[in-house]
Amino acid sequence: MKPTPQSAQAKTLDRSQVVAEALHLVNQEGFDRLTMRNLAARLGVVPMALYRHVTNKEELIDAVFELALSDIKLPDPDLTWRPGLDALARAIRELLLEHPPLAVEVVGRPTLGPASLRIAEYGYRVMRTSGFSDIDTNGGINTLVTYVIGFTALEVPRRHSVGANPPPDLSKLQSLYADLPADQFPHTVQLQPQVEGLVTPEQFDHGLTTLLDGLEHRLQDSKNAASQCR
Amino acid sequence: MKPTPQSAQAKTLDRSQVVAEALHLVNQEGFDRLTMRNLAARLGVVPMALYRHVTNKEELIDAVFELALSDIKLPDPDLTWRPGLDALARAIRELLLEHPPLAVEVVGRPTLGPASLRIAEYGYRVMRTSGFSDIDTNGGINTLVTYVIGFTALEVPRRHSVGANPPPDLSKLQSLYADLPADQFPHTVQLQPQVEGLVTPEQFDHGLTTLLDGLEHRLQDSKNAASQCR
DNA sequence: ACCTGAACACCGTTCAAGT
DNA sequence: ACCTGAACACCGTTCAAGT
Repeated sequence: MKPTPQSAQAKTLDRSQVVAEALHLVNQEGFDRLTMRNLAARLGVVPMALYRHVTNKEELIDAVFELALSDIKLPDPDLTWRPGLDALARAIRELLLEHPPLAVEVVGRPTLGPASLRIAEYGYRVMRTSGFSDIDTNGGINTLVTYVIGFTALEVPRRHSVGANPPPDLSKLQSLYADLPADQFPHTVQLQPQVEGLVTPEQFDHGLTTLLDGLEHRLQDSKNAASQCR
Repeated sequence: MKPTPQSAQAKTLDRSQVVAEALHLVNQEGFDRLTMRNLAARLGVVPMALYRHVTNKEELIDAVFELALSDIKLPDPDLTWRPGLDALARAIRELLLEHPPLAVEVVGRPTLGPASLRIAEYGYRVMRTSGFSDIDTNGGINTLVTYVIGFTALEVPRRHSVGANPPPDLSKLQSLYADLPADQFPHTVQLQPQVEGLVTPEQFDHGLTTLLDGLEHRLQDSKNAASQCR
């Protein structure tokens, strides 16, 4: 009996194995340890074997992002806009923190795969069904996603050590603030107790609340404008 | 007469030349074309000559960032908080857009040099002297800077082609939206006219206004709380 | 004091060859 | 159909040597 294409040759490499192993590698060793040669070694195979399943390194990286992002747990689609966007923002941040090296690298890499589209679609849904205009919806999701990605990308290198990168060295940071000339940086010096815990979950909440407050203000404005036209 | 250290040997390499040439290289050829070998060639020197002025590539990159950031034009320090932060945000964005490859790379790289400190100090100043609490000031500047850097970093690869990277390919993007299954992505499809001009200056304004509105809300709240205590 | 040359341990990828 | 080996054109950096 002839073996069917899927069932036979359990020993052979397969694209999803390659991508999954690449994601593990990135999380364990850091983004710049993701080399074709290193990945091949982990799969017990010669470097060139990978090129049977992936056209080049760039495509492999895209696939790694898509795999990681597809794991996101989107909130209940029937939430109203404010709890919905709040939960969405936290879900994105949580996902990124599970893959610190990707959190940094995702900026500057336009990821337009299905996973990203599903995330945006969720945001569009809760805003539009809550009465936001199309312009405010597009702008709002854009701002929200930018904030979450930006915040997390700036947070990660300051908290976790990514790959072989330097440890957080909080003491060095403190002495930097201590040595600051108070005449040139009076406010920075006086704010030191606030600034020291440079990136905290509370600051994420603070910014997110500020942002949602701003959106609420926008929603009120357009409602007022609508009722005045009546 | 013995030549003084600064005046003599005009032919010799000097650290500021190395860093300046590195910045030019990055802007002309892209961030990943910044290699010690490539830089050395542009300076008409052998690669190892650079290590006399810079301890390694990492330090060189830090110096390149510091040089670029030190060019920022800070707004009038006597502005009140809202015009001050608005102008600060635009100044940061403008500077980053002058160095597209750096705009992308600055995320995930904690830049704590004098230039960054001056930027933060300006923001702290206008907020505190306008009555914001220390917590709101720290959170506010953090959020603002995060938004500006995040937005610009996401914007650049979609507008300019950075180094040898792919051109913007707007047509590909449009066909991607055209092929989207309308039952799975109803809102994304309906928003297509908004989403298409994916990252625009208007969207930057939209997000910035939202953010400043949120901060204004916060300032009102703390003022109300203060007057109630009286 | 500053620059050089050769070398080491790495990269991604091409190409012709094996099974 | 899938994997291999050798090779090419690159990296950052060390080390001993030149002037």
